[in-house]
Amino acid sequence: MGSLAPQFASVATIPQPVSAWFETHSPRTEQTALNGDDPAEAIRQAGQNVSIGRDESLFCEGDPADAVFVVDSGTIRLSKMLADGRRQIIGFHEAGDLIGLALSHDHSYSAEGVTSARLRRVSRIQLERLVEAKPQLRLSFFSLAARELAAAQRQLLLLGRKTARERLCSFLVERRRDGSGTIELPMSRTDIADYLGLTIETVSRTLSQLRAEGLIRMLTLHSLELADADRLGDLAEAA
Amino acid sequence: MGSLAPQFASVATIPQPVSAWFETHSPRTEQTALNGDDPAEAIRQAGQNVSIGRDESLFCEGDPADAVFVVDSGTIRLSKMLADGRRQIIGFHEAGDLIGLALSHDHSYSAEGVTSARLRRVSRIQLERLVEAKPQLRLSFFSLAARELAAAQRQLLLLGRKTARERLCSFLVERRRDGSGTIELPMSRTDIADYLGLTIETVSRTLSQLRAEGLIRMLTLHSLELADADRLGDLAEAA
DNA sequence: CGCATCTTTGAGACTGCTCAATACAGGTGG
DNA sequence: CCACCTGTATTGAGCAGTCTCAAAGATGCG
Repeated sequence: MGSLAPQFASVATIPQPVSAWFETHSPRTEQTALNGDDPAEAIRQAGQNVSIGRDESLFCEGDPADAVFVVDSGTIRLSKMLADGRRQIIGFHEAGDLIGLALSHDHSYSAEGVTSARLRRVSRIQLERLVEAKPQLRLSFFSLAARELAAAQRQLLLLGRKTARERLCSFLVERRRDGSGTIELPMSRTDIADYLGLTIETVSRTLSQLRAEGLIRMLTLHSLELADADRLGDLAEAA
Repeated sequence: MGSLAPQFASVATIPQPVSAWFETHSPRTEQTALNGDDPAEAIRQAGQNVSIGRDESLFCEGDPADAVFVVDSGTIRLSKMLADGRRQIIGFHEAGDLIGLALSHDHSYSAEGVTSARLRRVSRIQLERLVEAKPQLRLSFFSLAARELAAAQRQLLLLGRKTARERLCSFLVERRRDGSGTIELPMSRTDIADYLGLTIETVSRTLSQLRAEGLIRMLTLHSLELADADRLGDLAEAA
């Protein structure tokens, strides 16, 4: 029983404490993270290469969900649209992230390349075989869905209750991958706006304001540096 | 007209096609839905009774997630708060819905009674035993998480991109449980506002406006009738 | 019946949006 | 290598939808 759980840390880039559900007391160890139970890794190994270009579509809302993908390189955006063209981006997925693991027969969102990207594709039939061979993958998939659900719920709080300034700060903090203060923003301002429920102008103005206050430094259009990460973190969560 | 009678309305109140993941071609049969694999039903049977009153807390954001619950009667709200008190309601859960199935060690949201409510409680340890006895429950839990994820993503579109009017229409359509046009709203206007990312005044004004236009009829403060459900559905999704 | 609470309605303010013009960047061809 | 050209980003001015603050009207409970 004491066997430690988190064999799944690399399943998604969301940097959260990972624990196998109901193994309540398992501490997290980095070493166990890369074994064969990692569903994204298993799919990556079994999959076929797929390449898509910038702004090219991987699949659309309503298409039959007959395969899943793991991102190898590049950035993919998932989005939903209203009839008149208003768009909400659900998330950005990058190397190691899994896309398209849906319950229903059709995709409930579209997937497009923010940059050109390479992915690995596994059909649902192959996926079924994989799961039969490694039943423990089922738990991993639940774990994956639960983590994405928690992320979506954090985004509900952001979209429902945070100001433009708080949304930008939250976004920058969320995108901090490594310990350094350098942030890559491969997506356009329009993509950022559609992710944060704002307009492109408000995104631009707010970034300029944060820059003027010395909280961030723009390196290029698509990368910046957090000058005061702590204060930015405070601004992300409070008034 | 096939037998609509959703006998498995108890799995979750979200009225969506249910399908086992990767069983791509499995037709939906009403019969298979009520067997022992229904996770909510399994937990309901194994659980202990819990009662909470109106506005009473079941658990709080940050509390150790050491049990799951199934709602027997009443309505529960799940919510997240910012430091200064701004609140976002994640969802309303009613009879048959499962609450608290979390990956992490701590709950990422609070749960409180909208009305007084009865629930069944199962500890994580009991839950683990249940799953060992019925491994097929694992798939059901994934299916449940996936459905909640899809619902959360629809709400992201609502909060990020819809107008107040569209949000109210979406909410009313979403709450239509049966075929009839009668809608129960057990929650306060404040709860509705915190679910839709609006203020109580905007909720009230918008409902008055829909009433003035003859789209809805107020029966009491907490129940109303859809006078033109089709048009309301259109307003929910378009400009 | 009276009081506390919730809801509705009104008036004015403010955040973020729309429309418009300018600046910048990155790729292309001379 | 640089000038050009197109798409993207920034900045500005005015506007609109939603919020805030305030008061009056319902509702329901003791």
